[in-house]
Amino acid sequence: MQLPSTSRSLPIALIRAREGVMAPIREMLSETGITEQQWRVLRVLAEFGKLDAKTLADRSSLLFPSLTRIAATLREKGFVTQTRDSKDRRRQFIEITANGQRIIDERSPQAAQIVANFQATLGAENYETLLDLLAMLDTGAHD
Amino acid sequence: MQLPSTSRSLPIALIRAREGVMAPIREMLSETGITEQQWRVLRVLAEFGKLDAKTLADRSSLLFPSLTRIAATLREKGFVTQTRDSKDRRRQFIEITANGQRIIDERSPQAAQIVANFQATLGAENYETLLDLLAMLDTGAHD
DNA sequence: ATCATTTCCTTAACATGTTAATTGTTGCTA
DNA sequence: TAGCAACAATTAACATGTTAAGGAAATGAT
Repeated sequence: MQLPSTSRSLPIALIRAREGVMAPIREMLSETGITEQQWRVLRVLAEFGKLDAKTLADRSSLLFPSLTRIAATLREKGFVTQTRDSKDRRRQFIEITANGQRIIDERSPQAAQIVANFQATLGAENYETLLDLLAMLDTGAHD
Repeated sequence: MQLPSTSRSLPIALIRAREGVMAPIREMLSETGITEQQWRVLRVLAEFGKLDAKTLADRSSLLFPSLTRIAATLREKGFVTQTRDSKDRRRQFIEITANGQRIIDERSPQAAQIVANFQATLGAENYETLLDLLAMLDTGAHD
């Protein structure tokens, strides 16, 4: 059994694809002063509403220590609020603010355009195939 | 134009797929004391031989500042050597050492087994399709 | 009730990602 | 040849990834 050439390595291909996809998104976000991960958290909050930190981390595909820092940053910027659960005081709820929602609303069209460009590049059918194949590699998605 | 649900977001799907693929590889590497990126650099050096830093960064899919730090770490561990180009003293050449090669030789079978498992999960045909689609997203690959 | 365990979250430590500024070297050119 | 643009590499600064340790609160067993 032998390793494939690095040019056909799955981990490297995933990194490069991600880089290709994220480059225009990062460029778009640079005007807003928030990072890719902060954008991801805001998007999840905009989609699902108030969430406890654990669920938020899971749906944002972030490790918990990362989320702790990102939530602190977003709170300082006034884009989210954090409140303790009165029933279980270990828990925190995180919610997007009006200012946070404004970021999402203002930039969503551009983000959607970027996604549409990639869909067009691959073709709609290939695009769906790709998402399905990627999901098969996500071993944590058994739910 | 609207953003897809985060569950069908291409960037998030790429992150999760990468996480799924890398988890067993990281586990394997944890026994060796080197990181995923250090492993990647050693693999490229093992495949292509002595390389200048720029080419090495490119083939390892690393940004230059990252490579600077990783090369320093690998040099301290005795897995690579760095030499200046006598003709152009700005340039550095980086080469794998016998100890570095030993890491590759010892762990390649396990790494290949992990890759083979993912190939089996997806099926050989899907696996090739996936690599092709990922390559189409890599906008930096026009060479 | 008490204590060990579990759970949620934070903090710490180190490595990498990312962008920008800086240093040293080469090459060009006026 | 003096000066400037271009290039290779490093360093800096900040954010995130990753693993481990720690603290506070809830849970469960005895």
